Amino acid sequence: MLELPILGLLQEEPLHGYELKKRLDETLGLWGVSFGSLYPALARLEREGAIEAIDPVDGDRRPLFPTTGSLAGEAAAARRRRVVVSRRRRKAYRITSVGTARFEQLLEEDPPPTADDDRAFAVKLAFCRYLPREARLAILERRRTQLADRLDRAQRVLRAQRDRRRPEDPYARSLVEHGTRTAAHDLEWVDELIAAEREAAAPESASAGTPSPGGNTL
Amino acid sequence: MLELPILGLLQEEPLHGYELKKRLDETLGLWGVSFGSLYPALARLEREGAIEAIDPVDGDRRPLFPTTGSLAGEAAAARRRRVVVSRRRRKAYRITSVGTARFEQLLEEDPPPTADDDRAFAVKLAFCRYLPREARLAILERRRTQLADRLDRAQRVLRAQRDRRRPEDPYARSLVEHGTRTAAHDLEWVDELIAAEREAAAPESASAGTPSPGGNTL
DNA sequence: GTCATCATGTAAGCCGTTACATGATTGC
DNA sequence: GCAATCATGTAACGGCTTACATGATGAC
Repeated sequence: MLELPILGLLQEEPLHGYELKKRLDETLGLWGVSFGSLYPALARLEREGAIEAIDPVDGDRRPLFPTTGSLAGEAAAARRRRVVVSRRRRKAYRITSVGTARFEQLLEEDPPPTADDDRAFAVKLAFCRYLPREARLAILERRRTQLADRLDRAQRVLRAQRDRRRPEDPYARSLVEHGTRTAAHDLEWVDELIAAEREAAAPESASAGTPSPGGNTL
Repeated sequence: MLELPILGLLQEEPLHGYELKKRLDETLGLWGVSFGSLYPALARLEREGAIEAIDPVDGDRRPLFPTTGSLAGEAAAARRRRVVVSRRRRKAYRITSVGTARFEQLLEEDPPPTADDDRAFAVKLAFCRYLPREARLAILERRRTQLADRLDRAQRVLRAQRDRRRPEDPYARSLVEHGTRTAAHDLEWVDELIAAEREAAAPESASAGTPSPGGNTL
């Protein structure tokens, strides 16, 4: 579950673990990633050859500005201290071609439905800009199917609840009703995304044109 | 994660594993539970004394009607076969007082935020009818806080996205926007639940009355 | 010199998944 | 008799969590 967002973030630029965690926490913002899962994941990816550690070269030395304190003073102080070697413990990772392949595979594969389909889709959407339009559409279509199924099931459960003569629990009832609304809402959203994607694929206003066969990466 | 819904379903009546799975799959309908997690969970609960196996007594023998075939013919066939002992391998579980205590503890405890807060809340709501009103309100209030936080964070991320001069990825953008709407929507829903709960607690139309101190179980 | 933060890792444990093994019951 | 369904389990594996260990850097 972590591999995809890690590879996704490394797509832009090499990063080290600590920074990676911060970005995962905020950008993907919904769930806290722990170091205890991040570092093993990085080790795994490195073992597989999907990423490689680059040694902290010159330019890496002070990428973060101190949050307080005068810059000039800081620079002077740095000059006074043993100047050059610093931050050597940081291990930045760069994605390899193997990693890019793996990244695309993870984005495009259709895993068996699981408890966190929603999160999985969110992560995919967050990085699907790196895919060609067709692959992106495939992801969206699959999500559409998924949501349509969910809506269907929710509506059936709703009907079943109504038909039961049972005293009927208002909480379970409200839960299913809200679930139904949410599924419908999500479905609309995905439909909009799909429509936008199709629109972008065929910008000519022709109504019956063949769909553009293009597969450009945005 | 499975313990709560298992204990919740057993609150109503004793059930055996297979039947439990079916109900978990459909009633809690969103995610497929596997036997490989269900049976170990049952074993765990039994070890802890939260549930106990009851031997398949008389009444248990044919609780399910055959889906096809004539009932009379079926009964006759049963009489022809060695009549009495049947279905003996079924192991139904009954909840104990320990189990009920555990159930309430699971419902009321406030676990550290995790990836499946949403699911956890859904499960709680599905069974909160067994709680006194106050405890139910506590659950709802906690969920409210959670959602308010989420909305807040989503809105901050949204603002951050707007402020960035970056070319801005439309997919990540849409993801956060939709997340914001969903959080707001969920928040409204919980607010309605809270209002309904308060209403039910103080049915007198007095505007400044002291809140009813009652703790009745529905 | 000390505290907060940055930074990387390991270990134990939990719980879920898939796949496998087993066997009874019932319809046809 | 054979297949489908009912029914209960075990084993291997994976991955995430918490807690722990370690140490550098920089602000004051």
